[in-house]
This record gives sequence, structure tokens and C-alpha cells, in this order.
Amino acid sequence: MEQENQLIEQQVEHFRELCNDAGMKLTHQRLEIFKELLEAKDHPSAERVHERLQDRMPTIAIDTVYRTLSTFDELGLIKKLHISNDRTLFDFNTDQHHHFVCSRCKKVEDIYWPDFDQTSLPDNIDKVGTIQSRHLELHGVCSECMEKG
Amino acid sequence: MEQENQLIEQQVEHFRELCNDAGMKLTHQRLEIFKELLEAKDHPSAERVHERLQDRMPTIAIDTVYRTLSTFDELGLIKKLHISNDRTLFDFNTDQHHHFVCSRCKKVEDIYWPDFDQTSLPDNIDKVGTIQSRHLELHGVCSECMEKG
DNA sequence: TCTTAAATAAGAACTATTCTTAACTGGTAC
DNA sequence: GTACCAGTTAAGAATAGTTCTTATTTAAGA
Repeated sequence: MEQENQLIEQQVEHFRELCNDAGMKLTHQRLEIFKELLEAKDHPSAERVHERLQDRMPTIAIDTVYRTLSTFDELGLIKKLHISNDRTLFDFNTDQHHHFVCSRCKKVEDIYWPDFDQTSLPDNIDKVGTIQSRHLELHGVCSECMEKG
Repeated sequence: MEQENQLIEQQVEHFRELCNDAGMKLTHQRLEIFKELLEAKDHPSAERVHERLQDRMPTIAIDTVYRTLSTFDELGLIKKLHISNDRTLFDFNTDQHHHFVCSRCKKVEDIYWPDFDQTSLPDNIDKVGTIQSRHLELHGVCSECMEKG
């Protein structure tokens, strides 16, 4: 518990610096959203994040959540996911990884595949442009849904 | 020209069978949208498809375009693309391929990478679920945008 | 030609997201 | 500590892509 608090304090300090470097105010709202994403292990929508903040910040506006998540995305703290077009999901895992999407329950799971990350792209890719990132989306049926038949 | 017409006639015949097999009426609207997608080499939105049909079918409703494209998606004739979350794009290329997305001009280009298509997925992927398809998204800056500086 | 279930047009409705505006606040200068 | 100000927020209106509702039309089989 001591260690955990210390770890969080470190992260908050890191966030404080980030805000400072970006010339951005460290607001209560931004800090709480930042703390929330430290704990999230899934890929929530903005609405879901807003819901989770209700206990601590009952008056925070959904607009603020959208705005803050977009800001964090620009800072590289998180990534927007465009899996289905009805809502944007947010990924708080900044390690290089990919995604599995269950076509039944719509669950999204992180996939690590370092071997693939290191393979070089097709030769003729230069003609297309300069590649900055690669993201693989695997679609199928997750184990839980498979068991349910 | 003779050959071209013949080729289109074959495709239309193929479409007629598809409708028949699916127990679906071959309507004027569906046929025109099908013909349109035979020629499209890009990744248009539903609105864009609707625009392109204006000459031939000035009274077709945007709703019909959305409905028909969804139907075609379910039939496997086309694929919905969720690149950015502000609009769904449609991919009329049914060959196995991937996509490059330019972060500046937002252009989407098809990428073929058969070697990757044949590599087996990570060993522990079975734990996650049964994989049915893979789709790679490469992000970067396209050659045209690079030249512009 | 008749019948009927399916499909369409038109526009209303819906929903995720962004915008507008007035009030508020973090950070800095005094 | 206090005052100031640019940046931020809350609230709700506005926007835009997409889907729904309903009356009308049509493809396809009898």
C-alpha cells in the first residue's frame, strides 16, 4: 500500500512535468482523468470514463472528458482506437502492441507480438510513403464466447 | 468496349445469382450501387457513393445507400473500414490486403503483403480466441505529402 | 395480371462528439 | 497574500453521420 501510493505519486509528478512542458495547466479534472487511466486495463469509451469518474467528480462534464482525452492523445499519453464506428475507444497502454476484437461480444484485447514488430515491411513500401507506425487488428471469436457456443 | 460490356454483364449476372441465393430482390438501386463499386478504386464514404450516383439516379436516398452498403458488407461483397471515427469508409477490394493511411491528407491506400498473410500468429494466440481475419494498418505520410514538405 | 413481402424515399429521430459562452481557476507577477 | 489573466471548465446548444418510421412502390412468383 505504501509502495502503491509512492508509485502513484511518481506518476503524478511525471504528469505534472508533462503539463509544465506542454504549457498546460494541471487542473483537477485532468489529474483525476489521468489517475483513472492509470488503473484502467480495458479500452473504455469517453462515456465510460465519464461514468467511472462520477463518484469522485459528480459534476465533471462529458465534454471535458472528451477534450481531455483528445489532449492526452495529442501528448501521446493514450491512443484513440477506431474499432467500430459508433464510438471511439481509448487505449491507455502505451507499449507497442496490437489488438484482438471479438466479433460477438466486441471485447478488445491487447496482443503483443514483438517478432512481427521487428520484421521489415514489404520492399516497395517506400513508394507509398514513410511509415511511422503499424497496428494489427485480429478479428475472431474470443475464448469465452467460443465456450458459450 | 465490346469486351468491357461483356465483363460487366458477367458481373451483373454474378450479382443476380448472389441476390437470388440470398433471397434478396434485385432492385434498380442495388444494381446501380453494385456497378458503381465495380469501378471505384478508392475508399469512399456512403455520402461519396451517394454523390457519384446522382447523375444516374438523382432521387436515390442516402438512407438507401447506407442500407445497401451494409447489406453488401454482410454478404461479403465489400468491407467497412473504421479508419477515423467521423465516417465509415467502404472498401470494394475483396482480395486479402491491408491499408496505409496518410496522417496528413487522410488518403487510404491498399497494401499487399502476402508474406505476412502467410506467417503464423503468435503461439499463445489460441488462449485469446479463434482468429478469423487479420488486418494491418500502416500510418505515416504519403509520398505526395512528403514532397510538399 | 394479381398478390404480397420486401425495398425505397422522405424526412424525422437518434447519438456520439464538438462548439459556444459565461463563469471559474491555476500559475505567475507583484 | 493578492491581483491578474490566459487557459479551462460546465452546461447546454449545435452539428453531423447514421438509422428509424411510415407510407408508397416494386420485384418476383403464382
